[in-house]
Amino acid sequence: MKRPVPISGLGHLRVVIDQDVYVGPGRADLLERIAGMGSISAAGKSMGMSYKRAWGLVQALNEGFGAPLVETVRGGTRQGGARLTDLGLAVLNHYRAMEAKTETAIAGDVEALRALKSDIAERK
Amino acid sequence: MKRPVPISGLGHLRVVIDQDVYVGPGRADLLERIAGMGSISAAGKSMGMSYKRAWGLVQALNEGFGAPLVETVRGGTRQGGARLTDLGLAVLNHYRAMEAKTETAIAGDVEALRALKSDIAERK
DNA sequence: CCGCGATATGTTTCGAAGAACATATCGGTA
DNA sequence: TACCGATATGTTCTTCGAAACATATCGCGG
Repeated sequence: MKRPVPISGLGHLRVVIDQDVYVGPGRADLLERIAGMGSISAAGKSMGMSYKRAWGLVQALNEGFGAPLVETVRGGTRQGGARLTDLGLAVLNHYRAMEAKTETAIAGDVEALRALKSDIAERK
Repeated sequence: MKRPVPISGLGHLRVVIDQDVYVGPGRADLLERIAGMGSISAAGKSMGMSYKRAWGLVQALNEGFGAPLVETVRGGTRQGGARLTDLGLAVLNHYRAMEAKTETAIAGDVEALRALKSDIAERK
């Protein structure tokens, strides 16, 4: 696998809740896609990962928090699926909020660093 | 290898300058220690990594920026050593600044998340 | 001119993380 | 009741990165 996908943003934020669990860009994206698609496997595939890997990440979150962020259903009318619990939604929303706040907070410094680098590139 | 840098902070920030280079907690710490100890190997050892690994990180930064963040000397009166260039110092300072800004920006949300989790823990 | 301490690199070994493959289970529907 | 799609989970195979080990170089000081 390759590096954490450097999305279009300025940085990657990993929020450490405690020793058992954290939330980073990948986990947040996965939660978001599960919420949107109603399926762990579909969400995982859309991010280029196997069902097993996606499922493992969900487990890590559920166990880490001590309560499910994702609820799953097997069988049933829609042949199973998954959706976010209130907790899962809360975690996702907090993460997105922190991401946004961070981006604004560091925008100036990032700009300065990028300027430093392009000065170097031009000079050569 | 064990993943999370157990810092005391709220989160880990990785700042993506561009596709070639980024600065994260580990690289920043390494730069700081090089500045303080005047040696790549000493700085690396103090962080529990091999000289080779430390040297590799320095290379990645130097190459990524297109100019050295760390200057090295072989032999000489002090039997070689390393120190930060102005660029290296600038990068380090910017990173620390961004770290601080981020911590203040997200403190509230982190607190909320931790509260959510301890509510769960108590309830069981 | 040899040794020391630090940088600079190559080679090999090892382990962990993920991918790939294989089942098992569930519970509706046809 | 056979089937389907999705969850759930175990096992094996690959791959990639780091660790470990091994040199080579540098340049002053003794």
